[in-house]
Amino acid sequence: MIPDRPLEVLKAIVGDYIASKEPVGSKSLVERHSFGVSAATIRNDMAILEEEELIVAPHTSSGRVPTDKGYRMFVDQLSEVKPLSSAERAAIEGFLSKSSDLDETLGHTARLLSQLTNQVALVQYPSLGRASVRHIEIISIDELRLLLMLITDSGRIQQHVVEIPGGYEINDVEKLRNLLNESIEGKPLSEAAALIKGVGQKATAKIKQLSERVLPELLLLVDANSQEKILLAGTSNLARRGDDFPGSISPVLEAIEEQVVLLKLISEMQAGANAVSLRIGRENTVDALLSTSVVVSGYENQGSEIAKVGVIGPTRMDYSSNIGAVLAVARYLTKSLGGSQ
Amino acid sequence: MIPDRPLEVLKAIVGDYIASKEPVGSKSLVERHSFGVSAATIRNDMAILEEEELIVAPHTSSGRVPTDKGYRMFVDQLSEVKPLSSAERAAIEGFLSKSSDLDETLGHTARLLSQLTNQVALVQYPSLGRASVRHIEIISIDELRLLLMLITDSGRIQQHVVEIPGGYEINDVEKLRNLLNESIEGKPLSEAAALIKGVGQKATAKIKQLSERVLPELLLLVDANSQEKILLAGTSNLARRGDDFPGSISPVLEAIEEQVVLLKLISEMQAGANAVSLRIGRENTVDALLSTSVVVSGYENQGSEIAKVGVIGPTRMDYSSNIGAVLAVARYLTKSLGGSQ
DNA sequence: TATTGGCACTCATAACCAATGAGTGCTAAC
DNA sequence: GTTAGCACTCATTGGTTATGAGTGCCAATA
Repeated sequence: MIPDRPLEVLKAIVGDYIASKEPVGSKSLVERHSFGVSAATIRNDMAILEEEELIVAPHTSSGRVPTDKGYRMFVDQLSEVKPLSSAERAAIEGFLSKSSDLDETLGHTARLLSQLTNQVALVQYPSLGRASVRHIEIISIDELRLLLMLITDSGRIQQHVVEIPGGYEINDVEKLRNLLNESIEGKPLSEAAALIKGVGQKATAKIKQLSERVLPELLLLVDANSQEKILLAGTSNLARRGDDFPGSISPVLEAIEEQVVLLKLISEMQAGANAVSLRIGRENTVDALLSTSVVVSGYENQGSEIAKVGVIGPTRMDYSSNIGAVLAVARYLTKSLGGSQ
Repeated sequence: MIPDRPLEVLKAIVGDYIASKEPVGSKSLVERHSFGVSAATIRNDMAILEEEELIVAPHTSSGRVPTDKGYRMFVDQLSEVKPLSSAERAAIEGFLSKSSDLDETLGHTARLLSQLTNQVALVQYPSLGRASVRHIEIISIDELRLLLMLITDSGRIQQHVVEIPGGYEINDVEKLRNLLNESIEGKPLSEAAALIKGVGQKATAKIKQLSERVLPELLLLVDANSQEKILLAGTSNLARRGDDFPGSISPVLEAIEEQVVLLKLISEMQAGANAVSLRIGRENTVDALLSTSVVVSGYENQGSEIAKVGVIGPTRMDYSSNIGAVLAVARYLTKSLGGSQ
């Protein structure tokens, strides 16, 4: 359908536009690239691209700018993933090897990725959906309160303080804990709710009162929905790119800070390990983000669970590099968390 | 030294400037306030204020703007803390009562405060410095790894995965855990390091190998410095106030995101519960923050520990309201965490 | 048929200029 | 100590005019 040279021209336009932040015209194109044809010919090619809605002219007589569709074609067919430099790879390795705690690892990852790409980085906590229960712990705080802890094999810990109005006996707590762990330890979270209720049935009269306070709270902890969480880093990178956004960046920042929105967005994006998924501009369902692009990849955490890591920035971003960085970081993250592959 | 009316004029200037974002002149001043004197007289007063460096004129012939020193005088001597509306108080109460988990509570607090003030809110995690150890837990992950947990009475949980190259026996783990808890549970963190080393001495040959792997990691968890942490919310509020900053907001955002900088800053600020401390403009030692003001108050967490909560925004902020909001939120936070008072 | 040089046209941007007006400092009178 | 009056400053606004990068189109060329 579209001949070769026009596509090359599109590639050049995207490249130049990303570099210069200025709409690019036919003349500067022939100067910077050796197409072996004249500017007029390039103009004809550009007419084709415009026809296909791959580029537009901001105003009648000015250079062209890629459309979302243009970027899409660029990443899908014209660009290649740019591998990281060995220095960058070394940085990742050094950075991630330092932390063995999940919180710490994810925090480091977010910072690292934002520095690598100069974009806002996001890291989704491993969803509890497919995780299983490693351990349930109940710890005495004082006469009236217990600390409830749910530890999953993804390394994530949920905690909740629960009040026992009438007080409790330490033996009962022990008993309840053992009961819980016996029936739930090692089981997938998806089954946990049912199992917890089962424990409620089995509970002897003695610990009935206690379990009636504790189990509902435990159910809350299990509820996977409330557990979704995203880490952000490098928000200031957005501000630095302020001119890339029409109007103000503040709605963009708002949308990003609104975890629910971001979670919905990235949950719609299918990306396994070793693969990226991206949304360009209007492909994002969120209004505030229609001049941003999102690049995510999946990472694995101890087996089959998957969560996402990526960056978000203006549509005019360096896709090749960013995709490379996201892929690499996701890969190292998987490795450092002991995922498969 | 400075007579009364000029001070009233300063108060009016600060008020008007905060409201209008425009330098305020003598004429508009007499219009909006009933000083009972003419504009010329006000001009004379303004000359005094300028002499004292409490206000400046951005350019030769324009209204005046408060200096940092002017704001300082305003908050110290002229303004009164504006109490929250009952609706706002209800909002706080409703918001904070919902969460009993420390992470959740602090997260909610940050969001709440940022919404209340329309500024960037910050919440410091209770420093582990004065906390004491509630419990030490060691949980088996797999044949070669253990999950180490340190739970403080501030409700904070530190965790770390530790590898045991040669594997371990579950009985030994049990033994070590009991040993640790017997000697450390309830003790202040400041003594924990010494006590942990003591356990190392007492350890029998059988669990020697295990303890040699575990105890150093535990020491790391205890190290209070690495535990300092700050939560931010409402970064987009800064962006919305973009015009309040000379040049770009991005260095400001950068500085704020740099936890170390922020921590240093607020640690220099002395603020007990029920009191605020504030830094205005150049009073901040951090370059990037010299056109911002920081308002913090202390909150207490289950007794004597103290950490800070506050907001950061442009020097031109509504001090009365923000101080009121910070104070109120700190108070509710203390209450909701079961601190004294 | 694809390419090219030429040319008239468009339009954002910058530069210059004058008018406006809010605000000042100063002085002399009250 | 206060005030009215006045000359002066200077950011802001609006209008007018180059400037120039870039375009679309056409006729000529390979």
